[in-house]
Amino acid sequence: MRRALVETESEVGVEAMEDLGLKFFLTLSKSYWIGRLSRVQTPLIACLETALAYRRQFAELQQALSHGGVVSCRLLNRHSIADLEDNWHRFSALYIEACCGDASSLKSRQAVAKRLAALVEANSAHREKQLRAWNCRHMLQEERLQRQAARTERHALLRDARTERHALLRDRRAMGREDRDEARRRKLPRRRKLPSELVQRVVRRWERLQSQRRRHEAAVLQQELAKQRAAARVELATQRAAARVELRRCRTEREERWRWMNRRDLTMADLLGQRAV
DNA sequence: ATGTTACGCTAATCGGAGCA
DNA sequence: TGCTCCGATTAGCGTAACAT
Repeated sequence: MRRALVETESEVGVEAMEDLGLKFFLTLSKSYWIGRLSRVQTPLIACLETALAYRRQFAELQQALSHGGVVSCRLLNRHSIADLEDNWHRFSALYIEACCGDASSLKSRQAVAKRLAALVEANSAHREKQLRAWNCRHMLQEERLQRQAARTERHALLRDARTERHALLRDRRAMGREDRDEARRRKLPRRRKLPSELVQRVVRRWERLQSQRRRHEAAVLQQELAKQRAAARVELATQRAAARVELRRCRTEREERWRWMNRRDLTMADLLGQRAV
């Protein structure tokens, strides 16, 4: 544009360019806030450099929402509501400045702000729908993760139970062996046991029983935790079911609308009536 | 009458999500 | 993994409505 202006001016002369009175404006869209079809336009700007300066500032704001150069779809996946709101507020401030300039009356600034607010308000249903869809998607994702976690947990529990059974068997066999040895010794001519042997034996038994009790307590604790987790799963399943119902509802609504809009006997009156709904 | 603003329609592009 | 659909965005063109 800069080059074109300079070249044209050199062709037709400064005076002719002034007579022409070229002016510039920016058309801005902000579909999450004001809808896909709505756009706001800056007033006409006589100076190209001023228009380009505003263009740069608006582009910088938009850049903040972009990723890899292009503003991605599913804004909600990439930015929090707070981020989007912050970006919108900065956009509004810049747009108001572009419309009214720095030294304009409070009244005209308020008028522009009011116009923007009306556009945002008119698009609230669209934003709500997006939020709902976003919620649904995340609930389903959460559900998948939970199912995966539950599977891993079940496997771990089975493994623990096996280890516990093996340990118990080991202990029982050891105690049985000791009893048999004792019985055999009883048949042999009696040998007086050293007190240290007696103490050692009692200590070994006591330690085995202690470890058994500890394992039992741990198992009870595990069961308790498993119960709590099961309760949490039930709760999640309820939420999940609600999300599925909502998702199905959205889908049916969309399909019905599509069918209605694509049926063979669709008339112009239907179309006009539909638009008014 | 002319200038300005708001808005609609259309086409195209791009990345992500969902699905077979 | 490739295909399709969706949503955000840009851009061009046209025009109704409003302002001066």
